[in-house]
Amino acid sequence: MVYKNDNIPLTAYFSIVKQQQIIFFNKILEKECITAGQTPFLIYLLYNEKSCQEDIANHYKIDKGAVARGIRKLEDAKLIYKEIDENNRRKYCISLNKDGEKIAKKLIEINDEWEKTISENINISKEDLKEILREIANNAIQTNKMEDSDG
Amino acid sequence: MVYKNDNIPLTAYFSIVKQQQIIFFNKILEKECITAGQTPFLIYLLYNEKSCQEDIANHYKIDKGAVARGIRKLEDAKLIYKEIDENNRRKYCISLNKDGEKIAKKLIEINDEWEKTISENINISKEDLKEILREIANNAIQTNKMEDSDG
DNA sequence: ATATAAATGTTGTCAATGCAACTGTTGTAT
DNA sequence: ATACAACAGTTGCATTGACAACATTTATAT
Repeated sequence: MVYKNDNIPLTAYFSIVKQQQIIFFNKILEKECITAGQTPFLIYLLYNEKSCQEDIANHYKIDKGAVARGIRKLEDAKLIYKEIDENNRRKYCISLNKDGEKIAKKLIEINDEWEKTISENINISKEDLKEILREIANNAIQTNKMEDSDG
Repeated sequence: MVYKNDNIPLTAYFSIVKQQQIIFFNKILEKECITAGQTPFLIYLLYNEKSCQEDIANHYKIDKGAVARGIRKLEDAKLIYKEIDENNRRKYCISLNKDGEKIAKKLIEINDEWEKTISENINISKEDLKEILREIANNAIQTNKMEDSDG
């Protein structure tokens, strides 16, 4: 094998896109007391009222600790209701309030716009792109699960 | 506009893949005193001897502070030479040593394998995928540059 | 020659996220 | 009924990366 052709590792592109997304949304959210990381939570909560934190973690495949911190931020920014679920006092029942809904709707539009911009000049549709990324994400998760059980 | 259809934002997939890559490589590098973030640096240095930190930052479009910390780790792990460039004493002249080369070559193979695994069952070639990701990354960078100059 | 600007790297601070240890609540097995 | 396991969330610490302030060295302009 010859070690030439410094192809940039795929992972570098994933880093770049994610970092640029954080920069873009943090700029937009400067005045809102929240940051880019809460965007997906707001979007999820707009579609799924009365969710618990584990629902969000499962949906986005992220750590429950990260969700706890994000939800705390949304709470501090007074964008959500967060009440103990009386049917299961381990859980919280989380919903957007009016301000939260307003920001969530705005963020969906901004995100749509951003996604359109970054997928310009590629020769597949945005739907195909999303499907491919979904598959890659699943593969990446599965790979690590397999490594776990292998030892 | 109707706010249904909770499509997962593209950015969520980019997060997942990046995080899973970090987990995968950190597991492999457990014994090497370095972590996943240094993988691209080692790969770059294998192809580009006597680089300076700015070269790496430009190549991967990451912050020079992040490069400084990564290079420090490679130095602490005794995988590189790092000497002041006598033609320009602001710069360092960085190259892999024998151990660094060995790990770099190993990491290239592991990375190839990992990339193959995560791009299984998608209906475009890995080359096309890379091209698309490159374009998306460029678009994401350009978007923020334009925002800067707009105000 | 001197003052100012630009280049290169370092470091502090912050955001996003994983993991592990912990708390409190609920479910299960004996 | 009691003990133990599982669930839901919180928090400390680590890693990747951005940004800004800083130091040092070099280049430029007057």
